Amino acid sequence: MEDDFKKSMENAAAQMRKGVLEFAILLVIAKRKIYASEIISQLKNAKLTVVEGTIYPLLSRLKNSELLEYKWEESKSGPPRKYYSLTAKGRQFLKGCEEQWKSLESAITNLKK
Amino acid sequence: MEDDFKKSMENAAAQMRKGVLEFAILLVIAKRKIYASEIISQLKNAKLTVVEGTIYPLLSRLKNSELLEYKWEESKSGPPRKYYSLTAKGRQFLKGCEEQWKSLESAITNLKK
DNA sequence: TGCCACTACCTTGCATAAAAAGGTAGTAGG
DNA sequence: CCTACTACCTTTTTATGCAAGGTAGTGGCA
Repeated sequence: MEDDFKKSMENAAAQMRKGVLEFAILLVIAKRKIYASEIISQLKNAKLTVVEGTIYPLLSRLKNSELLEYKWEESKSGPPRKYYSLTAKGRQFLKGCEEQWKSLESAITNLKK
Repeated sequence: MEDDFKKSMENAAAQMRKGVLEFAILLVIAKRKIYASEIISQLKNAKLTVVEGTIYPLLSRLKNSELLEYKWEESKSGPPRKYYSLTAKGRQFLKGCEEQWKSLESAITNLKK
């Protein structure tokens, strides 16, 4: 059935997105301090949909690994926000991710030949 | 500990590789009919390590989804081999993957700005 | 002829991690 | 004061990659 195909396709796409999720989040945080809900909407704009149940545990993991740190800040409207930023270790980690990414890109390019 | 960092890094790299595994396998098969052990060594050459426990179930899944088909062939030395190739559906699927991949590449590029 | 090494297949069980769903709490506005 | 909204977080389910272990056919060689 036609429908199976779409499902597999969507699955493969999701698979790829997962792979770079952590990398993408670090990239976003690297630009400026930012809080979870904002990360979600930025990634959605970039066509990388993430949901809350995914991002909160992930941010916690990154924080526990000391790649991220956060600071509570009041909001003018609504509850306070946890603003995340990269630690020194986090910046180093991000560099490593960029290399991995490059190497992945060239691996795929080579496989096409 | 320094060691944690390496572990996280290796993990992130593995994560990325996973994301494109299916895609990479399809790319390899697209070039010519090929059997599992050979796929493993080709991917290893391309710096995308995969192990048997990963690839056999994956190939089965792809075959069940009718993206792949196989044909047994005798070998001059050793046991017979299952040579995989893409079905028409598989070729279409691969096209979809290539688009996904392009879109992922541009998403990451955009996030860097 | 009997045994060992090799290649190629495949399965089972465990660990990780994403996603769906549901839950808490503070604030603003009517 | 109560409803809507934002932002946080947790629990449960499901998928899947990987380590480990297992089968079987072939060829070499002692």
